[in-house]
Amino acid sequence: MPELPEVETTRRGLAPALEGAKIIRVIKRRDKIRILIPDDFEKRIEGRKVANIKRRAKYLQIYLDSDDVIICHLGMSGKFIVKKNDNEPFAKHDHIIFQTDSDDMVIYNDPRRFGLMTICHSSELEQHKLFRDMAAEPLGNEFNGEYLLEKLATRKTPIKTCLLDQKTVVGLGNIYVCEALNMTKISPTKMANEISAHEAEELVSAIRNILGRAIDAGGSSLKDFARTDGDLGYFQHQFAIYGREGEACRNDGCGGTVGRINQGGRSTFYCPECQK
DNA sequence: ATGATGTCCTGGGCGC
DNA sequence: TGCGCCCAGGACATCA
Repeated sequence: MPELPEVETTRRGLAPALEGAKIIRVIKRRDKIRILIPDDFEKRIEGRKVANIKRRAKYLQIYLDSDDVIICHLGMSGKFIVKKNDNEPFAKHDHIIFQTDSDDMVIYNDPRRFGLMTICHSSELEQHKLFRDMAAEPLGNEFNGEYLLEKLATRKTPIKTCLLDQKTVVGLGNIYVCEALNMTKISPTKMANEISAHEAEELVSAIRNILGRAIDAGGSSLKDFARTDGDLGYFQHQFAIYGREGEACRNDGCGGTVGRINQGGRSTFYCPECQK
């Protein structure tokens, strides 16, 4: 379940194979992942050089020298594999393949097909419907206590649900929201509009801290991205609360037991003892 | 307008 | 062992 750190790690892993390379061939093995891949997708990419790769929220943006931008979301189970062309048959769920002039194969593999791949002109990117309503980047300067507090002030929904909303802040998924709430000892069921200015500041710090550490951890695994089949493991991070139902809460001196509730059809892991 | 719910999809884990 | 059931979840669509 790629959240911001995994997407950022993927961006850094793809850069050496793609930036500056010419994409000589695009193979589309199905017309649709989560949404339709445009009919002219291959035509707009083949023969173009990759200028650079950026990330916005959980999206990758691959800029081409034609000023077109490939937009990619990994969904739940999407990943990129980089390897030299070995003429092996494609694996199950290899949906889209980019072949470069250095004979690299950059393969998008996504078993659950919750991912997305499309293309648009760079001049239309900001107003693209995927991006236009997005909130600030959690690691950018715009995101601070004041910003978050203002976003939360009008929301009559649990803070857990609100932090998952990409209109509040982008890049967070179920795991990192649970972690941030546990770190700040805030109950996931507390209403967003009841979060104090102090709590908002604490949340911002926690979110920056946990995302930063996860990106660092991903960076240390980058060598694996280029090695062997280039498959990047997403689940190497150590989480304090996520998936630890029944275990002791790891917050200092807490002594509580990790519980699990359902919010909006998603599991929330939290400590009923210290998260108030 | 906002919040709540449904939807897409497959693999893995579990119970019987 | 094998079958069927349920769960995981990002973000959009749709409904109230």
